Amino acid sequence: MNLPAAAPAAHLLQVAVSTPAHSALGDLLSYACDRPLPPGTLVRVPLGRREVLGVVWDAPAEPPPLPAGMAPRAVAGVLEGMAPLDAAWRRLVAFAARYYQRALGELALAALPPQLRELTPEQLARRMRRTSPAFPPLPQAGEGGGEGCKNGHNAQSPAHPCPLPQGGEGVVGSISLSAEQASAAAQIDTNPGPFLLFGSTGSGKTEVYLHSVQQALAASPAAQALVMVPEINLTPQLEARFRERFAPLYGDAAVVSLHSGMTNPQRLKSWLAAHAGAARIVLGTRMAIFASLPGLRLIVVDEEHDASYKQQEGARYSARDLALWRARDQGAKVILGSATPSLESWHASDPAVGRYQRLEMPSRIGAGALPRLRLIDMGQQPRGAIFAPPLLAAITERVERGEQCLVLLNRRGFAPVLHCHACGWKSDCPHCSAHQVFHKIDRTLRCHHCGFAQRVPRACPSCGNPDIAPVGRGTEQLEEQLAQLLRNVITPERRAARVARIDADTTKAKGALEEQLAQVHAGDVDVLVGTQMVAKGHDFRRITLVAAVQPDGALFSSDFRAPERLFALLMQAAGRAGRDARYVAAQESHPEMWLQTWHPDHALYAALRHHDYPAFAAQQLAERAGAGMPPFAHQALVRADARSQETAQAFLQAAAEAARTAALPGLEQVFIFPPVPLAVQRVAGVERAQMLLESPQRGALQRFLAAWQPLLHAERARHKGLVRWLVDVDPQGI
DNA sequence: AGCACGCCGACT
DNA sequence: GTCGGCGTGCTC
Repeated sequence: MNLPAAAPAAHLLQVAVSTPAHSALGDLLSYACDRPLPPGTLVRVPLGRREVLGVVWDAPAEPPPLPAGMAPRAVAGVLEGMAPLDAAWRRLVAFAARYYQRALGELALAALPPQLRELTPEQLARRMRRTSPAFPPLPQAGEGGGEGCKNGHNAQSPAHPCPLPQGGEGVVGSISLSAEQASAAAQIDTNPGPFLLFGSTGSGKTEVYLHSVQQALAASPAAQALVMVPEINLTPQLEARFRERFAPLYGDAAVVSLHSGMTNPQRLKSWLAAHAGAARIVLGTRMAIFASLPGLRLIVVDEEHDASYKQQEGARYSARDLALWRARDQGAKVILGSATPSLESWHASDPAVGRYQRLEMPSRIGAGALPRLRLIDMGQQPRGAIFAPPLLAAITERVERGEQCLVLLNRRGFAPVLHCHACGWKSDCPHCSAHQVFHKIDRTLRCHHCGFAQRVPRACPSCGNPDIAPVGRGTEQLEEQLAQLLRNVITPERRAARVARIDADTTKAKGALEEQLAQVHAGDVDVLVGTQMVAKGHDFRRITLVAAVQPDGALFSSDFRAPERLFALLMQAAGRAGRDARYVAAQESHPEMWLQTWHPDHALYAALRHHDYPAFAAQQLAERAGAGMPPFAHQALVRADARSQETAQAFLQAAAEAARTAALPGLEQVFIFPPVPLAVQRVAGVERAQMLLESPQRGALQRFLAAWQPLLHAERARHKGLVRWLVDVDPQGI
């Protein structure tokens, strides 16, 4: 189909293609083309025997030498009809690749919607003609000499309702803000940020987001806003809220979503709409941070403390951190919102540090008082009971009054392990250093790490003893026991109490979560048992009691971030209770949060009792400062997976020694810890080890990692049995 | 990462 | 005799 490669190739292009992270290939590959193409153009290029999607990249000042005797191959096709990806997008991708130690091409291609990789130029052209004749590509600000500006600057089309009342004031459709909200909004309107919006659950952060988005969009007809939430589950309700507000102003097409729950065609459509500027508001999960947004004016990162913003495979980027970088780079504002900010953000917004502007909204609007904390000292309770008698009594009482309760336990299944008392056998996973969890509902043992499942044995596989017993509890067991314990409890509607469970097992099917939530909202459920997934973001108006059955685990965890996560989870869970002030008032019952603990005097619970995040954060930050941990130090993790633990550790050890021998730049400010096995040492038959790097200077750590990359790559060949290695910059947990 | 080539076991 | 196992090597 194509002419022989070499002939008229007048122009040499640098193209980013999805080369694997640590392959010997350079970041950019050279291709020939019969005409110049501006950076950001999507092209299809031959690579080995296949043809792949690539992005034309900015040519470096000095052209990189091609391997000897190798002629550049010709570009196979140009995806025309789409404006080139702008310089800001390319800067973001290049920064992320550098910062997270990945190949540029890998990151660039991962940042594009998957379907784009399969489209031929003709298919794309057809799609562009079909879906968006009304939206020509936006003029690209700051883009020297590219094409695509012929349409002039008045890209407003009839299909694109006129956004603005003249003069910018008189905002349509806005709702009146409380004094706190108005004050925060005014700060955001008038200051550059970045902002940390510290608002308790129910303080109405979303209203502030809506206001700020509206302000940002009013600035120009091309202005765009990006709003991120941690989980897919939370996007529908957010989308409804934004659609309701902005569809009347800018049309229905102005609000789009971007998350991995969408089909590939849906994602491509949203992505193209954002790229073309037709979408003014993009709502999404962490992946949305890489959306092409030529008119970006504002980024909102809701629940910014949430660990889901950190990608955990491939390029391990933090969408929250990239949001800050991108906003600064593109001259946009950024709002981080949380009731329990990450300690990093809290520290940065300390007036003495002053990197972010902290905005506080302590009041709960129309959401009643925060729940009272009830700590049950399990040392004082009858042994072995899942539910301490006072908690059971409280749940019973609430259900009898027609109120709902939420019981949290962070463990799926019936019991975390089966045990034979005769010989000591335990239901260990044959492939992992972990127990297989007992799922009573389908009589299986399942490993939560590798997914290996088998039927529950009828007798001990080791000694034949028929009496093997579950040890510990999961949500399944909680559900079963509660149903039993509440079997004689009657609701005001004169029916038996109902217990339901929501966790990853009950919500596997598409739409299952929505259906179950609807049942709770309809009042069909009196007690809801669930894992942390129910604690996040969902509004349960009639829940007046939240109980955490076994929260202690995180108090003494080896992961220094565990207390922070526990505090956030419990605060968030507490926020589920008593959100409807009228309802609570009518019932004359004060919302409560119950914790069953062996450590009732722990400082974390004391802070929780007063809903005092600042006190908790101050205590944690003092500890972190003393121990030289983030945010007072910067970390990276190198992980090695191998057939044997020795190989994994030997590789890491050798890599560390190579770095010392070579006296790599930055090393004098980087401390390399000895390699250790991961907490779950073996998964799916692969042994895993890791090595922590720490530095007081982010820059030193970055310089070191960049220089280290080739040594790691070289070391790999010397270690037979090494499966893979990876670098995790700013790791979430260690 | 793909996708080859490459050299050794049980099957239409 | 081939189909296919996944070990090593290359891709502008």
